[in-house]
Amino acid sequence: MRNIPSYDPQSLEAKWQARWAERHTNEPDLDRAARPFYNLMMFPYPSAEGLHVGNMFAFTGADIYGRFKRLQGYDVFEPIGFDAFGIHSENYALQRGINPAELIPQNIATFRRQLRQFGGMYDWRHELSTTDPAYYKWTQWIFIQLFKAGLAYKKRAAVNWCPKDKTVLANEQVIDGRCERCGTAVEQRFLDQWFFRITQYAERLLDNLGNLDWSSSTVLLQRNWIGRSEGAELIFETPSGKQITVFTTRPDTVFGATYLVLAPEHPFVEELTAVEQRSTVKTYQREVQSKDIVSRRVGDRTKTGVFIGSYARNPATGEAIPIWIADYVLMEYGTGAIMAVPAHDRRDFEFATQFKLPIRQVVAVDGEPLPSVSEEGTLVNSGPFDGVPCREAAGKIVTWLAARNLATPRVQYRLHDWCISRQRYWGPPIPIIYCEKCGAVPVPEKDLPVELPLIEDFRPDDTGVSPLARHEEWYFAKCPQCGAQGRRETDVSDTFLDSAWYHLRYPSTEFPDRPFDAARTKKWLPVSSYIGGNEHAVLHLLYARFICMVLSDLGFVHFDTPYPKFRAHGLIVKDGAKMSKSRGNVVVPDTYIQQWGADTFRMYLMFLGPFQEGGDFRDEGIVGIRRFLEKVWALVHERAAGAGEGAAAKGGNDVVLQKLHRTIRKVTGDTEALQYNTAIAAMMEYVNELREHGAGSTELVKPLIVMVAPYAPHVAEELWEVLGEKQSVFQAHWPSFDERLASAGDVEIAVQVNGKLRSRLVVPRGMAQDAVLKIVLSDEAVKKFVDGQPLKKVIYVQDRLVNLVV
RNA sequence: GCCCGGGUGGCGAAAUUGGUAAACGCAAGGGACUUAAAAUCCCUUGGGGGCGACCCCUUACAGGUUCGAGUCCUGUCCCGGGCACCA
Repeated sequence: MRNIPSYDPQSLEAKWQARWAERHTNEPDLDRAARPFYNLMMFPYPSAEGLHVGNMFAFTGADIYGRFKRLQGYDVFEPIGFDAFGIHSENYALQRGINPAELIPQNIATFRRQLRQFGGMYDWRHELSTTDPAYYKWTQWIFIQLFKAGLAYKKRAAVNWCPKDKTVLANEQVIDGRCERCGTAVEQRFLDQWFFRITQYAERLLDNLGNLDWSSSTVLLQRNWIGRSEGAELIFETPSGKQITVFTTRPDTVFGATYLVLAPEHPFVEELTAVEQRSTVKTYQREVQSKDIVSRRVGDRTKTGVFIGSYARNPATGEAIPIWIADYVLMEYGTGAIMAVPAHDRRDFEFATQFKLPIRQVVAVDGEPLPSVSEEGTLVNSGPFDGVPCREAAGKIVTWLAARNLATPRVQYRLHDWCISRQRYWGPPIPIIYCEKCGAVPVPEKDLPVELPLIEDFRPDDTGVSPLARHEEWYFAKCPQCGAQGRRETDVSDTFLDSAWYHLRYPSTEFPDRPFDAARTKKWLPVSSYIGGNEHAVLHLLYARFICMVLSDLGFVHFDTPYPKFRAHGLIVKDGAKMSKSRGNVVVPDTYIQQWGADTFRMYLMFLGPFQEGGDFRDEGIVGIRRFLEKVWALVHERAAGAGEGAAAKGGNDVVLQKLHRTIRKVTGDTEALQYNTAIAAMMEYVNELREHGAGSTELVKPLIVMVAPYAPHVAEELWEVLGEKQSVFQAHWPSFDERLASAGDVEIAVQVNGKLRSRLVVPRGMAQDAVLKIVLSDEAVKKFVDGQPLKKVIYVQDRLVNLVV
């Protein structure tokens, strides 16, 4: 046995990372690329803990895909950046007592080092950070475009307020009534807030989902989030002539509406309250307002409410029904008022039972007790509509009431407008100046960016006003319209606005005078492949689609979908729980990379299980991948040293060649589908085959190195060089397979009698039924079970099995 | 409560979408090499029965469809995720 150099990942990986940088290997020509492929992965938030295994799992999966596409001949642009604004960073800075402007660059430096070390194919010329004024200038510009288009507006609203982070949260950031970041119970506050009119796009955002090549789980999450309900608005009139509009998905049950419930904040409440009920109503309203959102929505759901002392007419029955207010009716959904049908709605039933309100059954369903909510029944106690099936009745009743202008068909969405204000420091200031005379005036484009000043006391307080308001030199500004003394908007915008357009910036980072260059955008967008976590299914991914639609409508981009293809990767957890610093279960990749090398660790993470499913992190099997790479290493070096040439004598070349082509077929398909675990298994099988038969020619090894390259890029480069190649392995072509060779050779097929496995048979692939049957029938084991009986049926599946039914 | 996933050896997992269940890897046991260890290589490894070529059982559980079911259908039980007084 000849000496071969030992595999030393540390020096080898450093060597190739340096060479990639020197030779600009990962920097496509963005202007002249012939086959542009924009490979995007969700950019990280640069936490102080550095990159954890979960990040690395995601980035590796995306990087493999990019490298694979590159080997298939695409000009792959794989950028990376940092989503560095936001509460998370700011809180950490507060805790450390250091300004985030100082702290974040340190975190980014750590991330940069780690991202280089793991071997991502990043084009570092186009790195970006959302905290860079050259970036957020354009985030502010986008805000102004929405403002000008009437899609950004300010209103006083009940908002989610986190008392610990001292800021407003979007609905999407409230999980089980608690702050997504810190877990504190969220309170209800009334503040002036900036909103984006995403609800105006609800229908398009929903319809558009059908055109996307996205992971189905992500589509489903978004569909549920947008929450479309079909129904009708019905009008209940009071004796004073006030029209109360309710939204219902079950207009067919209107004959069973025995009372109305308004949200306590409903604007009609004051006017409709009878004199003798005023103090009761006021007390109840105050009670509800002081409740935090957790107990109103999540906690104890015992029904509360009060009768306001007046009545409205049921449009179907004409009878006067009492009006109540109760906090189970929400002002934010529908019209803030409902018709209560206690016989057929669980909540109304509870309420009616508690307050002894009448319950009238109007739907009869066989065998179902009250309160049945089924739409399968037929109407009863419903005047002219008795006996009509529910589904049919809904439309008929709406038409009947519409004739008297008491009903309108209506589609309702669960989606709310996007609240983008944050009363915090660490974000892009919202570029608005308030003027006594002119009102809210956008900062002119030439004055952008409105830079975030470096201030000492960035600590938020309980006032609901951003710390920026405490800085007069920044706070006061001239009105851009009339020149009078004005004051700046002190809120900053939500981080999700930063990340809603970053894919547009990457190809255009070198242009200071435009958010995205027209030619570059035309060439590279929309994104070819996007990979990220499903935790962003309803946040980032929805906002990015919305912003893209707006920019498209305003004529700034030529497409309305930023990510036509998206794949959600699975989550890597530790001991069944999400990795987090507070749980103390964060696994840091650095130690593994030091011990095993980036190649082994990358491949190991991909071999753990299906990329799109994720799983529990453990490190027991990592040595298996190392052994695999060592075997490939040895194969190449032996070949390069001239050994193994005599292997053809073992007569395995044909078999190996056929296996090679099957392997190429398998690895190509699996890599394209992000089924990296099975692709790796196929390569292992091939290596085992090579070792068993002894590969004669380097032609049997070269395609293997190319297939390994996306997974373990450093060692692949090294071995490619050992094989005498002068250029990077990423200049090579992904191997193609010959279907004839892939389906040549022998296979073992199963022989069943009456569906039970009785024998196995080795035959050439593609053998005809007759020929197989002939062999099978002479098989002793089979004869025994057929036992001379006539064959009733023969089932033959080529290359798989034959089943004799007797 | 509603909507999605998922339940396969000691472990991570495969299974051409209805066709040989457990590929690939880890761990374990046995052997070779070695003064020894590590590394490496070879063999065994779902359960049960038989001296034996072989036979029976096995994909959470109970049924069903089919020549044939991990895969499809019905019901049940667990685990994970999303939504949730959304009218």
